[in-house]
Amino acid sequence: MDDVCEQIDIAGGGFLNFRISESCLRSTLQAVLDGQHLCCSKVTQPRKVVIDFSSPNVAKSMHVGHIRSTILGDCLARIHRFVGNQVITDNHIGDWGTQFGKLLHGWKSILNAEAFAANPIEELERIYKQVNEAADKDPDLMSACRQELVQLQNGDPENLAIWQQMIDISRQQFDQIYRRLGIHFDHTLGESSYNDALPGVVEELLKLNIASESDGATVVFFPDIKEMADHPAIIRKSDGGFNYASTDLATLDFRLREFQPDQIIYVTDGRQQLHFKQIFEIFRRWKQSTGPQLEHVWFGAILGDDGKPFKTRSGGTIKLADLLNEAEERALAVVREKNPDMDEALQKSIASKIGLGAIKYADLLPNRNSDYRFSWDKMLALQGNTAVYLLYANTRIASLLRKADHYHPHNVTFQSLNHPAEWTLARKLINFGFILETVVEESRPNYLCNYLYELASDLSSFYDQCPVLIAEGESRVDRLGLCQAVGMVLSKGLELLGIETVEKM
RNA sequence: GCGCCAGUAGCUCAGCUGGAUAGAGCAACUGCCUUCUAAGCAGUCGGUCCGGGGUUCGAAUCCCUGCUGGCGCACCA
Repeated sequence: MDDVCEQIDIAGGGFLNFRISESCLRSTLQAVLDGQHLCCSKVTQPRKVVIDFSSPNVAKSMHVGHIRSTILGDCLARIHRFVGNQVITDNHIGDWGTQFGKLLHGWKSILNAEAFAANPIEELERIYKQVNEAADKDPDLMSACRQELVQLQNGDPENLAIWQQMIDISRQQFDQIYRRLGIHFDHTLGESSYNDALPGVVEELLKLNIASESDGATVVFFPDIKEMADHPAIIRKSDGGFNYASTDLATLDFRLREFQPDQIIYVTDGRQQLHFKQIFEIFRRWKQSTGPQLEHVWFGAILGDDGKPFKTRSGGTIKLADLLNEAEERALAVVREKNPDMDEALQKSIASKIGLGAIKYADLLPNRNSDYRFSWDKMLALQGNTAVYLLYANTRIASLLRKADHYHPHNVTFQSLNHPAEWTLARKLINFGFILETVVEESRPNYLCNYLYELASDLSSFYDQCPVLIAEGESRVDRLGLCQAVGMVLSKGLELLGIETVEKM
Protein backbone atom coordinates (compact mmCIF):
# COMPACT_ATOMS: atom_id res chain seq x y z
CA MET A 1 0.00 0.00 0.00
CA ASP A 2 2.80 2.39 0.83
CA ASP A 3 4.23 1.83 -2.62
CA VAL A 4 1.06 2.93 -4.32
CA CYS A 5 -0.39 5.41 -1.91
CA GLU A 6 1.24 8.53 -0.62
CA GLN A 7 -1.23 10.00 1.79
CA ILE A 8 -4.79 9.50 2.81
CA ASP A 9 -6.89 12.57 3.54
CA ILE A 10 -10.18 12.73 5.32
CA ALA A 11 -12.33 14.85 3.08
CA GLY A 12 -15.77 16.27 3.68
CA GLY A 13 -18.88 14.20 3.25
CA GLY A 14 -17.37 11.02 4.56
CA PHE A 15 -14.80 10.68 1.82
CA LEU A 16 -11.29 9.36 2.05
CA ASN A 17 -8.89 10.61 -0.56
CA PHE A 18 -6.09 8.28 -1.52
CA ARG A 19 -3.32 10.03 -3.33
CA ILE A 20 -1.29 7.88 -5.66
CA SER A 21 2.36 8.08 -4.81
CA GLU A 22 4.89 9.80 -6.98
CA SER A 23 7.11 6.74 -6.92
CA CYS A 24 4.27 4.63 -8.24
CA LEU A 25 3.62 7.10 -11.04
CA ARG A 26 7.32 7.17 -11.87
CA SER A 27 7.63 3.43 -12.14
CA THR A 28 4.46 3.18 -14.21
CA LEU A 29 5.71 5.79 -16.67
CA GLN A 30 9.05 4.03 -16.77
CA ALA A 31 7.39 0.77 -17.68
CA VAL A 32 5.58 2.47 -20.55
CA LEU A 33 8.85 3.83 -21.92
CA ASP A 34 10.42 0.40 -21.53
CA GLY A 35 7.65 -1.07 -23.64
CA GLN A 36 6.31 -3.27 -20.84
CA HIS A 37 2.77 -1.99 -21.10
CA LEU A 38 0.65 1.03 -22.10
CA CYS A 39 -1.01 1.57 -18.74
CA CYS A 40 -3.31 -1.30 -19.57
CA SER A 41 -3.26 -5.08 -19.54
CA LYS A 42 -4.57 -7.89 -21.71
CA VAL A 43 -7.64 -9.83 -20.62
CA THR A 44 -6.78 -12.86 -18.52
CA GLN A 45 -9.16 -15.10 -20.43
CA PRO A 46 -9.29 -14.23 -24.12
CA ARG A 47 -12.72 -14.63 -25.64
CA LYS A 48 -13.78 -15.27 -29.19
CA VAL A 49 -16.03 -12.41 -30.27
CA VAL A 50 -18.01 -12.20 -33.50
CA ILE A 51 -18.90 -8.63 -34.46
CA ASP A 52 -21.63 -8.08 -37.02
CA PHE A 53 -21.71 -4.55 -38.35
CA SER A 54 -22.10 -2.20 -41.34
CA SER A 55 -24.46 -4.46 -43.35
CA PRO A 56 -25.20 -2.28 -46.38
CA ASN A 57 -27.67 -3.29 -49.07
CA VAL A 58 -26.78 -4.51 -52.53
CA ALA A 59 -27.73 -2.21 -55.41
CA LYS A 60 -27.82 0.83 -53.15
CA SER A 61 -25.30 3.49 -52.29
CA MET A 62 -23.88 3.53 -48.84
CA HIS A 63 -25.19 6.67 -47.16
CA VAL A 64 -24.93 8.47 -43.84
CA GLY A 65 -27.26 5.90 -42.30
CA HIS A 66 -24.44 3.37 -42.51
CA ILE A 67 -21.70 5.32 -40.81
CA ARG A 68 -22.65 4.66 -37.23
CA SER A 69 -22.76 0.92 -37.54
CA THR A 70 -19.65 0.85 -39.70
CA ILE A 71 -17.49 3.09 -37.55
CA LEU A 72 -18.77 1.86 -34.20
CA GLY A 73 -18.39 -1.78 -35.17
CA ASP A 74 -14.88 -1.30 -36.49
CA CYS A 75 -13.87 0.58 -33.35
CA LEU A 76 -15.21 -2.17 -31.11
CA ALA A 77 -13.38 -4.76 -33.19
CA ARG A 78 -10.11 -2.85 -32.79
CA ILE A 79 -10.50 -2.49 -29.04
CA HIS A 80 -11.49 -6.11 -28.47
CA ARG A 81 -8.50 -7.22 -30.49
CA PHE A 82 -6.18 -4.91 -28.60
CA VAL A 83 -7.26 -6.16 -25.18
CA GLY A 84 -6.51 -9.69 -26.33
CA ASN A 85 -9.78 -11.11 -27.54
CA GLN A 86 -10.03 -13.08 -30.76
CA VAL A 87 -12.26 -11.08 -33.08
CA ILE A 88 -14.17 -12.23 -36.14
CA THR A 89 -15.83 -9.46 -38.14
CA ASP A 90 -18.69 -10.35 -40.44
CA ASN A 91 -20.49 -8.05 -42.84
CA HIS A 92 -24.06 -9.34 -43.13
CA ILE A 93 -24.89 -7.53 -46.35
CA GLY A 94 -28.43 -7.31 -47.70
CA ASP A 95 -28.08 -9.40 -50.81
CA TRP A 96 -31.44 -11.19 -50.85
CA GLY A 97 -35.07 -10.23 -50.68
CA THR A 98 -38.11 -9.04 -52.55
CA GLN A 99 -36.39 -5.97 -53.98
CA PHE A 100 -34.54 -8.21 -56.43
CA GLY A 101 -37.75 -8.95 -58.31
CA LYS A 102 -38.05 -5.31 -59.23
CA LEU A 103 -34.35 -4.93 -59.87
CA LEU A 104 -34.32 -7.91 -62.21
CA HIS A 105 -37.32 -6.62 -64.10
CA GLY A 106 -35.74 -3.18 -64.39
CA TRP A 107 -32.44 -4.67 -65.47
CA LYS A 108 -34.10 -6.51 -68.35
CA SER A 109 -36.43 -3.73 -69.46
CA ILE A 110 -35.06 -0.27 -68.79
CA LEU A 111 -31.37 -0.53 -67.96
CA ASN A 112 -29.38 2.20 -69.69
CA ALA A 113 -26.06 0.64 -70.65
CA GLU A 114 -24.19 3.92 -70.84
CA ALA A 115 -25.40 5.17 -67.52
CA PHE A 116 -24.66 1.79 -66.03
CA ALA A 117 -21.11 1.83 -67.35
CA ALA A 118 -20.56 5.32 -65.95
CA ASN A 119 -22.09 4.77 -62.53
CA PRO A 120 -23.56 1.31 -61.98
CA ILE A 121 -24.99 1.88 -58.52
CA GLU A 122 -26.73 5.07 -59.50
CA GLU A 123 -28.29 3.33 -62.46
CA LEU A 124 -29.46 0.42 -60.31
CA GLU A 125 -31.02 2.87 -57.90
CA ARG A 126 -32.74 4.62 -60.80
CA ILE A 127 -34.25 1.47 -62.28
CA TYR A 128 -35.38 0.28 -58.88
CA LYS A 129 -37.07 3.55 -58.11
CA GLN A 130 -38.77 3.67 -61.50
CA VAL A 131 -40.03 0.08 -61.38
CA ASN A 132 -41.08 0.42 -57.77
CA GLU A 133 -43.21 3.47 -58.48
CA ALA A 134 -44.72 2.01 -61.64
CA ALA A 135 -45.50 -1.31 -59.96
CA ASP A 136 -47.53 0.42 -57.29
CA LYS A 137 -50.03 1.47 -59.97
CA ASP A 138 -49.74 -1.50 -62.27
CA PRO A 139 -50.72 -4.96 -60.91
CA ASP A 140 -49.45 -6.68 -64.05
CA LEU A 141 -46.03 -5.17 -63.60
CA MET A 142 -46.07 -6.14 -59.94
CA SER A 143 -46.76 -9.75 -60.77
CA ALA A 144 -44.07 -9.69 -63.46
CA CYS A 145 -41.61 -8.58 -60.81
CA ARG A 146 -42.79 -11.30 -58.49
CA GLN A 147 -42.27 -13.75 -61.30
CA GLU A 148 -38.65 -12.60 -61.68
CA LEU A 149 -38.16 -13.10 -57.97
CA VAL A 150 -39.58 -16.63 -58.10
CA GLN A 151 -37.29 -17.39 -61.03
CA LEU A 152 -34.33 -16.19 -59.03
CA GLN A 153 -35.33 -18.22 -56.00
CA ASN A 154 -35.75 -21.28 -58.20
CA GLY A 155 -32.23 -20.92 -59.47
CA ASP A 156 -32.89 -19.62 -62.97
CA PRO A 157 -29.40 -19.25 -64.49
CA GLU A 158 -30.01 -15.92 -66.18
CA ASN A 159 -31.49 -14.26 -63.12
CA LEU A 160 -28.83 -15.75 -60.90
CA ALA A 161 -26.13 -14.34 -63.16
CA ILE A 162 -27.66 -10.86 -63.12
CA TRP A 163 -28.12 -11.04 -59.38
CA GLN A 164 -24.51 -12.09 -58.92
CA GLN A 165 -23.39 -9.21 -61.10
CA MET A 166 -25.30 -6.76 -58.94
CA ILE A 167 -23.62 -8.15 -55.87
CA ASP A 168 -20.16 -7.93 -57.40
CA ILE A 169 -20.69 -4.33 -58.41
CA SER A 170 -22.03 -3.41 -55.02
CA ARG A 171 -19.21 -5.06 -53.21
CA GLN A 172 -16.70 -3.12 -55.27
CA GLN A 173 -18.41 0.04 -54.09
CA PHE A 174 -18.46 -1.11 -50.47
CA ASP A 175 -14.80 -2.05 -50.64
CA GLN A 176 -13.87 1.37 -51.94
CA ILE A 177 -15.47 2.95 -48.90
CA TYR A 178 -13.99 0.42 -46.50
CA ARG A 179 -10.54 0.92 -47.99
CA ARG A 180 -10.77 4.67 -47.45
CA LEU A 181 -11.91 4.13 -43.88
CA GLY A 182 -9.29 1.48 -43.17
CA ILE A 183 -11.90 -1.12 -42.35
CA HIS A 184 -11.50 -4.82 -42.91
CA PHE A 185 -13.95 -7.70 -42.64
CA ASP A 186 -12.94 -11.27 -42.05
CA HIS A 187 -16.16 -12.45 -43.70
CA THR A 188 -18.87 -11.03 -45.89
CA LEU A 189 -21.60 -13.59 -45.48
CA GLY A 190 -24.73 -11.91 -46.75
CA GLU A 191 -28.30 -12.91 -46.19
CA SER A 192 -28.28 -15.12 -49.27
CA SER A 193 -25.65 -17.38 -47.69
CA TYR A 194 -28.32 -18.84 -45.47
CA ASN A 195 -31.06 -19.56 -48.01
CA ASP A 196 -30.56 -23.29 -47.91
CA ALA A 197 -30.65 -23.41 -44.13
CA LEU A 198 -33.95 -21.56 -43.67
CA PRO A 199 -36.46 -24.44 -44.10
CA GLY A 200 -34.52 -26.63 -41.70
CA VAL A 201 -34.41 -23.97 -39.01
CA VAL A 202 -38.15 -23.41 -39.14
CA GLU A 203 -38.90 -27.13 -39.18
CA GLU A 204 -36.69 -27.69 -36.20
CA LEU A 205 -38.36 -24.92 -34.21
CA LEU A 206 -41.73 -26.42 -35.04
CA LYS A 207 -40.56 -29.85 -34.01
CA LEU A 208 -39.32 -28.52 -30.70
CA ASN A 209 -42.68 -26.80 -30.14
CA ILE A 210 -40.99 -23.44 -29.93
CA ALA A 211 -42.83 -22.25 -33.01
CA SER A 212 -46.40 -22.89 -34.02
CA GLU A 213 -48.73 -22.24 -36.92
CA SER A 214 -50.95 -19.19 -36.66
CA ASP A 215 -53.08 -17.71 -39.43
CA GLY A 216 -51.03 -19.70 -41.91
CA ALA A 217 -47.72 -18.27 -40.76
CA THR A 218 -45.14 -19.88 -38.53
CA VAL A 219 -44.82 -17.88 -35.36
CA VAL A 220 -43.12 -17.85 -31.98
CA PHE A 221 -45.05 -16.43 -29.03
CA PHE A 222 -43.62 -14.95 -25.84
CA PRO A 223 -46.58 -14.82 -23.45
CA ASP A 224 -44.45 -14.61 -20.31
CA ILE A 225 -42.24 -11.74 -21.38
CA LYS A 226 -43.87 -8.39 -20.80
CA GLU A 227 -42.37 -6.48 -23.71
CA MET A 228 -43.08 -9.22 -26.20
CA ALA A 229 -46.35 -10.65 -24.93
CA ASP A 230 -48.22 -8.84 -27.68
CA HIS A 231 -45.41 -9.12 -30.21
CA PRO A 232 -44.91 -12.60 -31.58
CA ALA A 233 -42.15 -13.21 -34.08
CA ILE A 234 -42.95 -14.47 -37.54
CA ILE A 235 -40.34 -16.87 -38.79
CA ARG A 236 -42.15 -18.03 -41.92
CA LYS A 237 -44.75 -16.08 -43.81
CA SER A 238 -48.14 -17.50 -44.70
CA ASP A 239 -47.05 -17.72 -48.35
CA GLY A 240 -44.22 -20.02 -47.26
CA GLY A 241 -41.55 -17.37 -47.73
CA PHE A 242 -38.94 -16.54 -45.14
CA ASN A 243 -38.12 -13.22 -43.60
CA TYR A 244 -35.31 -11.60 -41.72
CA ALA A 245 -36.17 -13.35 -38.46
CA SER A 246 -35.60 -16.71 -40.07
CA THR A 247 -32.43 -15.47 -41.72
CA ASP A 248 -31.05 -14.10 -38.49
CA LEU A 249 -31.78 -17.36 -36.69
CA ALA A 250 -30.05 -19.36 -39.39
CA THR A 251 -27.13 -16.97 -39.27
CA LEU A 252 -26.87 -17.32 -35.52
CA ASP A 253 -26.98 -21.09 -35.80
CA PHE A 254 -24.26 -21.03 -38.45
CA ARG A 255 -22.01 -18.79 -36.39
CA LEU A 256 -22.41 -20.96 -33.36
CA ARG A 257 -21.37 -24.07 -35.24
CA GLU A 258 -18.72 -22.49 -37.46
CA PHE A 259 -17.00 -20.13 -35.02
CA GLN A 260 -18.02 -21.35 -31.55
CA PRO A 261 -17.84 -17.80 -30.20
CA ASP A 262 -18.10 -16.68 -26.59
CA GLN A 263 -19.90 -13.55 -27.63
CA ILE A 264 -21.69 -12.13 -30.66
CA ILE A 265 -22.16 -8.39 -30.99
CA TYR A 266 -24.71 -6.91 -33.39
CA VAL A 267 -24.25 -3.26 -34.20
CA THR A 268 -27.49 -1.85 -35.60
CA ASP A 269 -29.84 1.03 -35.04
CA GLY A 270 -32.20 1.09 -32.10
CA ARG A 271 -35.33 0.36 -34.09
CA GLN A 272 -34.32 -3.27 -34.19
CA GLN A 273 -34.32 -3.71 -30.42
CA LEU A 274 -37.51 -5.74 -30.35
CA HIS A 275 -36.36 -7.88 -33.24
CA PHE A 276 -33.13 -8.85 -31.52
CA LYS A 277 -34.86 -9.48 -28.21
CA GLN A 278 -37.07 -11.93 -30.06
CA ILE A 279 -34.18 -13.56 -31.86
CA PHE A 280 -32.15 -13.91 -28.67
CA GLU A 281 -35.11 -15.36 -26.79
CA ILE A 282 -35.91 -17.86 -29.53
CA PHE A 283 -32.30 -18.84 -29.66
CA ARG A 284 -32.17 -19.28 -25.88
CA ARG A 285 -35.09 -21.72 -26.07
CA TRP A 286 -33.67 -23.45 -29.07
CA LYS A 287 -30.09 -23.98 -27.86
CA GLN A 288 -30.63 -24.40 -24.19
CA SER A 289 -27.06 -25.42 -23.59
CA THR A 290 -24.48 -22.77 -22.95
CA GLY A 291 -24.76 -20.44 -25.87
CA PRO A 292 -22.65 -17.40 -26.59
CA GLN A 293 -23.36 -14.10 -24.93
CA LEU A 294 -25.56 -12.20 -27.37
CA GLU A 295 -25.41 -8.45 -27.33
CA HIS A 296 -27.33 -5.93 -29.38
CA VAL A 297 -25.24 -2.78 -29.48
CA TRP A 298 -27.73 -0.26 -30.78
CA PHE A 299 -27.50 3.39 -31.64
CA GLY A 300 -29.94 6.24 -32.06
CA ALA A 301 -31.67 7.54 -35.12
CA ILE A 302 -30.12 9.91 -37.60
CA LEU A 303 -31.92 13.21 -37.63
CA GLY A 304 -31.69 15.96 -40.17
CA ASP A 305 -30.38 19.41 -39.45
CA ASP A 306 -33.88 20.43 -38.42
CA GLY A 307 -34.08 17.72 -35.77
CA LYS A 308 -36.62 15.72 -37.70
CA PRO A 309 -36.05 12.09 -38.60
CA PHE A 310 -33.76 11.64 -41.51
CA LYS A 311 -35.82 9.47 -43.82
CA THR A 312 -34.24 7.53 -46.61
CA ARG A 313 -37.14 7.72 -48.98
CA SER A 314 -37.47 11.49 -48.79
CA GLY A 315 -34.64 11.64 -51.27
CA GLY A 316 -32.38 13.82 -49.17
CA THR A 317 -29.86 11.16 -48.28
CA ILE A 318 -26.23 12.08 -48.21
CA LYS A 319 -24.02 9.50 -49.83
CA LEU A 320 -21.19 8.27 -47.71
CA ALA A 321 -18.68 8.79 -50.50
CA ASP A 322 -19.75 12.42 -50.83
CA LEU A 323 -19.41 12.92 -47.11
CA LEU A 324 -15.88 11.55 -47.14
CA ASN A 325 -14.97 13.73 -50.11
CA GLU A 326 -16.31 16.83 -48.47
CA ALA A 327 -14.43 16.05 -45.26
CA GLU A 328 -11.16 15.69 -47.14
CA GLU A 329 -11.75 18.89 -49.10
CA ARG A 330 -12.53 20.94 -46.03
CA ALA A 331 -9.50 19.58 -44.26
CA LEU A 332 -7.31 20.25 -47.29
CA ALA A 333 -8.30 23.92 -47.34
CA VAL A 334 -7.17 24.31 -43.74
CA VAL A 335 -3.99 22.27 -44.21
CA ARG A 336 -3.02 24.50 -47.15
CA GLU A 337 -3.73 27.61 -45.15
CA LYS A 338 -1.69 26.45 -42.17
CA ASN A 339 1.15 24.91 -44.20
CA PRO A 340 1.45 26.91 -47.42
CA ASP A 341 4.96 25.69 -48.17
CA MET A 342 4.25 22.04 -47.69
CA ASP A 343 4.55 19.59 -50.57
CA GLU A 344 1.14 19.10 -52.17
CA ALA A 345 1.11 15.33 -51.94
CA LEU A 346 1.85 15.57 -48.24
CA GLN A 347 -0.88 18.18 -47.80
CA LYS A 348 -3.37 15.82 -49.38
CA SER A 349 -2.28 12.85 -47.36
CA ILE A 350 -2.54 14.82 -44.10
CA ALA A 351 -5.88 16.33 -45.11
CA SER A 352 -7.26 12.89 -45.82
CA LYS A 353 -6.33 11.59 -42.39
CA ILE A 354 -7.67 14.69 -40.70
CA GLY A 355 -10.93 14.74 -42.64
CA LEU A 356 -11.71 11.06 -42.21
CA GLY A 357 -10.57 11.21 -38.60
CA ALA A 358 -12.94 14.11 -37.98
CA ILE A 359 -15.86 12.06 -39.25
CA LYS A 360 -15.01 9.02 -37.20
CA TYR A 361 -14.49 11.02 -34.05
CA ALA A 362 -17.69 13.00 -34.50
CA ASP A 363 -19.49 9.71 -34.88
CA LEU A 364 -17.92 8.00 -31.88
CA LEU A 365 -18.02 10.91 -29.43
CA PRO A 366 -21.75 10.99 -28.63
CA ASN A 367 -23.30 8.32 -26.46
CA ARG A 368 -24.42 5.77 -29.03
CA ASN A 369 -27.94 5.61 -27.63
CA SER A 370 -28.54 9.25 -28.40
CA ASP A 371 -30.25 10.20 -31.59
CA TYR A 372 -27.79 11.42 -34.13
CA ARG A 373 -28.27 14.91 -35.45
CA PHE A 374 -26.57 15.19 -38.77
CA SER A 375 -24.87 18.47 -39.56
CA TRP A 376 -22.10 19.07 -42.04
CA ASP A 377 -20.49 21.63 -39.78
CA LYS A 378 -20.56 19.44 -36.72
CA MET A 379 -19.49 16.32 -38.53
CA LEU A 380 -16.58 18.07 -40.21
CA ALA A 381 -15.63 20.51 -37.46
CA LEU A 382 -11.91 20.98 -37.03
CA GLN A 383 -11.95 22.93 -33.77
CA GLY A 384 -12.66 22.14 -30.16
CA ASN A 385 -13.36 18.58 -29.05
CA THR A 386 -12.60 16.94 -32.39
CA ALA A 387 -10.15 14.51 -33.89
CA VAL A 388 -8.04 17.48 -34.93
CA TYR A 389 -7.45 18.42 -31.32
CA LEU A 390 -6.13 14.96 -30.55
CA LEU A 391 -4.07 14.79 -33.73
CA TYR A 392 -2.63 18.21 -33.03
CA ALA A 393 -1.55 17.21 -29.54
CA ASN A 394 0.07 14.15 -31.03
CA THR A 395 2.00 16.15 -33.65
CA ARG A 396 3.30 18.46 -30.95
CA ILE A 397 4.79 15.46 -29.21
CA ALA A 398 6.14 14.16 -32.50
CA SER A 399 7.69 17.53 -33.20
CA LEU A 400 9.36 17.70 -29.80
CA LEU A 401 10.80 14.22 -30.17
CA ARG A 402 12.06 15.01 -33.67
CA LYS A 403 13.99 17.98 -32.34
CA ALA A 404 15.14 16.35 -29.15
CA ASP A 405 18.87 16.04 -29.78
CA HIS A 406 20.78 13.81 -27.39
CA TYR A 407 17.58 12.44 -25.90
CA HIS A 408 17.50 8.77 -24.96
CA PRO A 409 14.62 7.15 -23.11
CA HIS A 410 17.01 5.11 -20.98
CA ASN A 411 18.28 8.33 -19.38
CA VAL A 412 14.81 9.16 -18.13
CA THR A 413 14.26 8.73 -14.39
CA PHE A 414 11.24 11.00 -13.83
CA GLN A 415 12.94 12.11 -10.60
CA SER A 416 12.71 15.76 -11.61
CA LEU A 417 8.95 15.86 -12.14
CA ASN A 418 7.58 18.47 -9.79
CA HIS A 419 5.28 20.79 -11.71
CA PRO A 420 1.52 20.29 -11.06
CA ALA A 421 0.86 20.09 -14.80
CA GLU A 422 3.34 17.24 -15.07
CA TRP A 423 1.64 15.24 -12.33
CA THR A 424 -1.83 15.97 -13.65
CA LEU A 425 -0.76 14.61 -17.02
CA ALA A 426 0.94 11.56 -15.52
CA ARG A 427 -2.08 10.72 -13.38
CA LYS A 428 -4.36 10.99 -16.39
CA LEU A 429 -2.14 8.73 -18.43
CA ILE A 430 -2.37 5.76 -16.10
CA ASN A 431 -6.17 5.62 -16.42
CA PHE A 432 -5.97 4.30 -19.98
CA GLY A 433 -6.46 0.64 -19.07
CA PHE A 434 -9.40 1.32 -16.82
CA ILE A 435 -11.11 3.24 -19.62
CA LEU A 436 -10.54 0.42 -22.10
CA GLU A 437 -12.11 -2.06 -19.71
CA THR A 438 -15.18 0.12 -19.45
CA VAL A 439 -15.42 0.48 -23.21
CA VAL A 440 -15.30 -3.29 -23.66
CA GLU A 441 -17.75 -3.85 -20.83
CA GLU A 442 -20.37 -1.48 -22.19
CA SER A 443 -19.47 -1.29 -25.87
CA ARG A 444 -19.21 2.49 -25.61
CA PRO A 445 -16.23 3.99 -27.42
CA ASN A 446 -17.35 7.49 -26.39
CA TYR A 447 -15.62 6.83 -23.06
CA LEU A 448 -12.36 6.44 -24.93
CA CYS A 449 -13.01 9.63 -26.91
CA ASN A 450 -13.62 11.57 -23.72
CA TYR A 451 -10.55 10.12 -22.07
CA LEU A 452 -8.29 10.95 -25.01
CA TYR A 453 -9.69 14.46 -25.14
CA GLU A 454 -8.89 14.93 -21.46
CA LEU A 455 -5.43 13.47 -21.96
CA ALA A 456 -4.77 15.79 -24.91
CA SER A 457 -6.14 18.69 -22.91
CA ASP A 458 -3.82 17.95 -19.99
CA LEU A 459 -0.97 17.68 -22.46
CA SER A 460 -1.81 21.05 -24.04
CA SER A 461 -1.92 22.63 -20.63
CA PHE A 462 1.40 21.05 -19.70
CA TYR A 463 2.87 22.15 -23.01
CA ASP A 464 1.83 25.71 -22.29
CA GLN A 465 3.25 25.80 -18.79
CA CYS A 466 6.31 23.60 -19.03
CA PRO A 467 9.05 24.20 -21.56
CA VAL A 468 10.44 20.90 -22.78
CA LEU A 469 13.29 21.31 -25.24
CA ILE A 470 14.38 24.51 -23.56
CA ALA A 471 14.37 23.01 -20.11
CA GLU A 472 17.71 22.05 -18.66
CA GLY A 473 19.30 18.94 -17.29
CA GLU A 474 17.10 16.22 -15.87
CA SER A 475 13.99 18.25 -16.35
CA ARG A 476 14.47 18.25 -20.12
CA VAL A 477 15.02 14.50 -20.25
CA ASP A 478 12.14 13.70 -17.94
CA ARG A 479 9.72 15.97 -19.74
CA LEU A 480 10.67 14.42 -23.05
CA GLY A 481 10.13 11.04 -21.47
CA LEU A 482 6.72 12.11 -20.22
CA CYS A 483 5.81 13.40 -23.67
CA GLN A 484 6.94 10.20 -25.27
CA ALA A 485 4.87 8.08 -22.89
CA VAL A 486 1.82 10.26 -23.49
CA GLY A 487 2.42 10.05 -27.22
CA MET A 488 2.51 6.27 -27.08
CA VAL A 489 -0.86 6.10 -25.34
CA LEU A 490 -2.42 8.89 -27.37
CA SER A 491 -1.46 7.42 -30.70
CA LYS A 492 -2.59 3.95 -29.62
CA GLY A 493 -5.89 5.43 -28.50
CA LEU A 494 -6.36 7.12 -31.85
CA GLU A 495 -5.53 3.88 -33.62
CA LEU A 496 -8.21 2.13 -31.57
CA LEU A 497 -10.72 4.73 -32.72
CA GLY A 498 -9.65 3.97 -36.27
CA ILE A 499 -8.01 7.37 -36.69
CA GLU A 500 -4.66 7.55 -38.47
CA THR A 501 -2.08 9.85 -36.93
CA VAL A 502 0.14 12.38 -38.71
CA GLU A 503 3.63 13.65 -37.97
CA LYS A 504 2.95 17.24 -38.94
CA MET A 505 -0.11 19.34 -39.48
C1' G B 1 -53.73 0.83 -26.90
C1' C B 2 -49.05 -1.95 -25.57
C1' G B 3 -43.81 -1.58 -25.43
C1' C B 4 -38.81 0.64 -26.04
C1' C B 5 -35.82 5.13 -25.91
C1' A B 6 -35.07 10.07 -24.69
C1' G B 7 -35.89 15.27 -22.16
C1' U B 8 -29.18 18.43 -18.60
C1' A B 9 -26.31 25.96 -20.27
C1' G B 10 -28.72 30.10 -26.05
C1' C B 11 -27.24 25.57 -29.58
C1' U B 12 -25.03 20.40 -29.91
C1' C B 13 -24.08 16.99 -26.28
C1' A B 14 -21.07 14.26 -21.92
C1' G B 15 -22.10 12.57 -17.09
C1' C B 16 -26.79 7.96 -15.51
C1' U B 17 -24.32 0.17 -12.70
C1' G B 18 -26.34 6.40 -6.21
C1' G B 19 -21.37 10.13 -4.01
C1' A B 20 -17.95 15.87 -3.08
C1' U B 21 -19.18 22.71 -5.84
C1' A B 22 -23.44 19.07 -12.51
C1' G B 23 -19.01 19.20 -17.15
C1' A B 24 -17.28 19.95 -22.44
C1' G B 25 -17.59 21.90 -27.43
C1' C B 26 -19.95 25.75 -30.27
C1' A B 27 -21.77 30.85 -29.80
C1' A B 28 -20.59 35.70 -26.93
C1' C B 29 -16.87 38.51 -24.22
C1' U B 30 -11.43 39.35 -21.99
C1' G B 31 -6.28 38.34 -21.93
C1' C B 32 -1.78 35.32 -24.07
C1' C B 33 2.52 34.30 -30.21
C1' U B 34 10.84 38.30 -30.43
C1' U B 35 10.93 30.73 -26.68
C1' C B 36 9.46 23.90 -28.31
C1' U B 37 3.22 23.95 -33.92
C1' A B 38 -2.03 29.89 -31.49
C1' A B 39 -5.80 23.75 -35.42
C1' G B 40 -3.44 26.14 -28.94
C1' C B 41 -3.54 28.18 -23.55
C1' A B 42 -5.84 31.00 -19.40
C1' G B 43 -10.36 33.33 -17.96
C1' U B 44 -15.67 35.59 -17.95
C1' C B 45 -20.75 34.71 -19.06
C1' G B 46 -24.36 31.05 -19.01
C1' G B 47 -28.37 25.56 -15.25
C1' U B 48 -35.91 24.79 -12.04
C1' C B 49 -30.61 18.39 -14.75
C1' C B 50 -38.97 18.33 -18.12
C1' G B 51 -42.91 18.63 -13.72
C1' G B 52 -44.58 16.02 -9.17
C1' G B 53 -44.06 12.28 -5.49
C1' G B 54 -40.92 8.34 -3.20
C1' U B 55 -36.35 5.34 -1.50
C1' U B 56 -31.57 7.07 0.83
C1' C B 57 -26.97 9.92 5.26
C1' G B 58 -26.84 11.48 0.00
C1' A B 59 -30.59 11.43 -6.47
C1' A B 60 -29.23 14.37 -13.02
C1' U B 61 -28.41 8.99 -11.81
C1' C B 62 -32.83 4.20 -8.65
C1' C B 63 -38.64 3.51 -8.11
C1' C B 64 -43.74 5.47 -9.11
C1' U B 65 -46.55 9.08 -11.73
C1' G B 66 -47.70 13.03 -15.19
C1' C B 67 -46.22 15.95 -19.60
C1' U B 68 -43.49 16.33 -24.23
C1' G B 69 -40.87 14.16 -28.32
C1' G B 70 -38.83 9.95 -31.23
C1' C B 71 -39.25 4.88 -32.52
C1' G B 72 -41.34 -0.14 -32.76
C1' C B 73 -45.60 -3.30 -32.65
C1' A B 74 -47.87 -10.55 -37.39
C1' C B 75 -46.33 -11.72 -42.80
C1' C B 76 -40.36 -5.27 -45.53
C1' A B 77 -35.35 -5.66 -43.64
